[in-house]
Amino acid sequence: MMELTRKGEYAIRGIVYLAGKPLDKVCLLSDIAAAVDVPPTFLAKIFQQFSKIGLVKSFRGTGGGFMLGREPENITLLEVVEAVEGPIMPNRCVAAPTDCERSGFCNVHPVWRRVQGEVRSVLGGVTLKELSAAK
Amino acid sequence: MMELTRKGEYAIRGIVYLAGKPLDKVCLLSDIAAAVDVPPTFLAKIFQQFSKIGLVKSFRGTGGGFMLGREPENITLLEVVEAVEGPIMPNRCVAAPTDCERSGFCNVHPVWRRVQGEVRSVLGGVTLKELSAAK
DNA sequence: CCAAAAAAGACTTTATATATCTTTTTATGA
DNA sequence: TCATAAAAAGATATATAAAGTCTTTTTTGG
Ligand code: SF4
Ligand code: SF4
Repeated sequence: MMELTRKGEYAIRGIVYLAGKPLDKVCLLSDIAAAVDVPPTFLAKIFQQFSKIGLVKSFRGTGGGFMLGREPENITLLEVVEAVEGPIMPNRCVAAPTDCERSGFCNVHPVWRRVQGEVRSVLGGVTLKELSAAK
Repeated sequence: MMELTRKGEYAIRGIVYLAGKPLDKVCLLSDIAAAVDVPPTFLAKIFQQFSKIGLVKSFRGTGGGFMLGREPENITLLEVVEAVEGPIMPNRCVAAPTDCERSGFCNVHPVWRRVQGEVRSVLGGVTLKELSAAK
């Protein structure tokens, strides 16, 4: 339970790398993948998703590549993680309480809602700017 | 990411049911499974695990069944979840930082440690006694 | 038009989740 | 002591999701 997938891990590595570059710098996928040690074909898929929702901008053809879609101080880790993993969802009843007919009298249900809230709060409090900053 | 498995969900349902019974009452697996709407064979596997670590006590043969291993106010949801799902681990580097050679300079790493801490804190703050109490 | 690069889609492989079934062991009590 | 009840143990099956690769297509700059 509760474990980030490789896809999620790779996504974060890739987008944090972009966040560390100037906003107008176009980066080659192959360079990014090599720098953050991720299979290039896999990262390609991830960035395609990100491109659709504007998290990154992509440019095709010669001289093409990727750059961050917005200022890194305006993108939270929560946004990145949910984009690639789906909503933070400790238990399915958090999304769809009606799916479980026990949710009406279940004392566990609210606990999962709290867990969701805490996780979202931590991830939502961290921006790509902070993550890309050198220590 | 972050989703409890059926096994985890079933485990909680089963043990919370036990927590709602007197500590000396032996419950039939088939009764528990029916009451909490879980496949009996699956619940059997889960309770076998729990029995080994003392979370529940089991009795074989005629008149056998299960009861809670300790007072419900001394068992936290965290203990139950970790028993069945393994340690709360938002990212693998939290368990084994040395596995990732980036952990030395990674700014994301400490975020996952915070997530782990928050989740453990929420789950650790809830006992089976509270969960079994009628609303 | 050519070459570079991302987009899109199909496909493979591997691992994990979700069970079920059969056999064995243990305990009770008639 | 024998029949029966019940859990333990182990094997097996199926489905789903994760992880990764490959091929073809589209876009763009020069
Ligand atoms: S029993 Fe409670 S915790 Fe489990 S799925 Fe239903 S509402 Fe959620
Ligand atoms: S890159 Fe950072 S967050 Fe990702 S696994 Fe390594 S240490 Fe953990």
